[in-house]
Amino acid sequence: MATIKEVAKRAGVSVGTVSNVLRGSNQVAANLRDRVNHTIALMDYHPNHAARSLKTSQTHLLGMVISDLTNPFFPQLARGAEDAAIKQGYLVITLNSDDQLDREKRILSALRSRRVDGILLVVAPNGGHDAHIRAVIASKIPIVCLDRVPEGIPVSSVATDAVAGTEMCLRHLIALGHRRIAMLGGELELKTAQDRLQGYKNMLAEADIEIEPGLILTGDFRTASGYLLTKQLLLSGRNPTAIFVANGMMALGALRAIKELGRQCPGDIALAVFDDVPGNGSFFPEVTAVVQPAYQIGYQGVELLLRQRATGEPRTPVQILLQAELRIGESTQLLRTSPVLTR
Amino acid sequence: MATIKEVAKRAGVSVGTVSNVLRGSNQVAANLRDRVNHTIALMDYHPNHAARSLKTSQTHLLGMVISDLTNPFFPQLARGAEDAAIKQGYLVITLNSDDQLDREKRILSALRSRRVDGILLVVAPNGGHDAHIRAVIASKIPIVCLDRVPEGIPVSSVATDAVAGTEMCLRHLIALGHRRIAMLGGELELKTAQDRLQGYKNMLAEADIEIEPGLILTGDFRTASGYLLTKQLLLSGRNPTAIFVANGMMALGALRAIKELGRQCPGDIALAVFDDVPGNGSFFPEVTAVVQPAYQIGYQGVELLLRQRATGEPRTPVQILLQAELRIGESTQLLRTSPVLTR
DNA sequence: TCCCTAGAATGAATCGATACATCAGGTGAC
DNA sequence: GTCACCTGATGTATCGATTCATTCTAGGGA
Repeated sequence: MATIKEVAKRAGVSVGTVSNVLRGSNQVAANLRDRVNHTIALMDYHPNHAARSLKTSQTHLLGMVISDLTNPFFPQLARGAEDAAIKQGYLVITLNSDDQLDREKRILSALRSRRVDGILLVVAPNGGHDAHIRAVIASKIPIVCLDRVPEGIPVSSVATDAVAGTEMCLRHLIALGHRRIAMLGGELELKTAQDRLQGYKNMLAEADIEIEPGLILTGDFRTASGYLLTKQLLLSGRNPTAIFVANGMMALGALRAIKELGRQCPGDIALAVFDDVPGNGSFFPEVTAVVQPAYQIGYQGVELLLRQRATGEPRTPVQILLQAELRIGESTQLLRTSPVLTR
Repeated sequence: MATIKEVAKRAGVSVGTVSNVLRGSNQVAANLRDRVNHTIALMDYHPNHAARSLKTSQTHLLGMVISDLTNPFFPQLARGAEDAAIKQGYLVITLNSDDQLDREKRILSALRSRRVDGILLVVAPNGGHDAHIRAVIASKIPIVCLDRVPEGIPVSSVATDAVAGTEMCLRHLIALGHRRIAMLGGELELKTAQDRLQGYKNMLAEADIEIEPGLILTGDFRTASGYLLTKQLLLSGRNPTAIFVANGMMALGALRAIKELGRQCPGDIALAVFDDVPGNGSFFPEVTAVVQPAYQIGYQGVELLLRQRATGEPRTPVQILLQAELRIGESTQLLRTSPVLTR
């Protein structure tokens, strides 16, 4: 592949001049500029980014660590990040940690070797083992956490206001007359899971509903756990009239379990979810969901990251909380008149 | 960030020795190796990948151009590619073209500047404007096309056998007694769309069913077009008893349209899809779908790419066709006894 | 005519790693 | 004791772009 030296020779100018043309410097006469540009097109020259990076110590690369791309929350996040990055001349390299700590470590190490200009991180549950994240911060690489806000680490973040979102959803269920509302949560190591549980407890308390520990089940945000917990719940004899599920993947499992047990949703049991559900709106029932601004989280995450990079490390990390939207579907609509709910 | 020179000085050895330790050369005495490794850990040293790339002219980076990550076919493909790449020490940088030709061009140009070691490409419809792809081939960058096999370009590819998959699905519909089967296709510029249409025509011919042009509608593989075409179809008075939809996104639109018009699926109309549908299996109805080995396409694409890279450009491109699987759901199950179908 | 200056073009040092030629030092054979 | 040999460590040229100090050129003013 052609180098800047070859282009310079062919165009009959110095490498410095070619470089000036590339950088759009106005210190180049128009005729030379045209000649150089013509030669570049002719030779199909593409500047070697590695060489440029080495010299300028900027890669114009961002690293993004997510949990799993096949959870549809993340593609949207990734698109937001990509769009914001490209707008400012950056590319994003996305890697899946599958919520495994050792994968996260290896990925961060690889990204540091690549000298990415910044890192967007959806942290994996780590049980307090966050030295690798602190090492990133110590090395002055700008980092912004997305979706999940890690505790005890001074780092900027962009996330959904999960407490408020959950409260909004529970308020809806309670207004419909539900009092026996089960909760399928995620791993409580994650702040997002804690927040959703907190919102749930807040609203039950506000409505004077006693919290029944047996109605609170904890999973891991994956479809399989939603399925298992729902079966367990429905066969437990605790008879909830509604289930609040902590994310979309678990909701898929919950729906499948309800279907398999021959129960009707919303006829027998109402369902509401934090997070959107894949395919929602095209099937029956459309599920009532707290829809997160996933694209915005990615987009604003990149903007925050690049802003921090431009202005140097900020003294105090910034926490951005975005509001979710409650989209009411069929899965909670028919229950106002359900006899089960009469007190 | 620390450099190899600083590590060398601190460890009291030459840079060459540090480099040898990094590369795992056995030309280093054990005591020195340990000392160097200790220093590396101590200084949290991460080799500068740009410098390494510059010298070795290998980036260990692959570029992947897909159409849209929010179509759930692509995350699976991306995961497959990522897993295969990481196994061989490569990272993948994924970019969305949104099926727009100018975006595809810009992306390919950026990837060439990054000196990626290979490119995985899901081509956008281009109406014959493929000079930018030929330029990649001419520049000796290994390239493998995924999912969509471009015509008239000598390039390797990994894709689903769409004709066979479609035939399998249509055979199922016909066996259920359907004869008025509508087809919602994708843009016919794409080989994938052509193949699916071809499979449809093949099976109708085989079953001696006359092809009715009014039952063949052409969209663009997006949800909105599935929605609009289905409404158009159902209000056209052509009374199909089944619809075959060419991809999952369009199927979501089709389902929504059926629902909005108050029709029952499968009661009033059967539905079968090429490609999986988001959320399928958790809602009603579970849709009969030709499920593509998306993960495998990505995985094998990377393997093929790296194999070609290792052995030098192959003289003749390789075309790999993977078989799809027919997963029968409720959307086509109840029709055997439907009165509409009696001849 | 000559000098000065501003603007335009040049060219070499540099970024951080690799890889190879070179060198040092120890060992064994004669 | 000398020399050849081998292993292990070293030093440096190199990759391709940037950047800035330097050089060149042309034109205007005295």
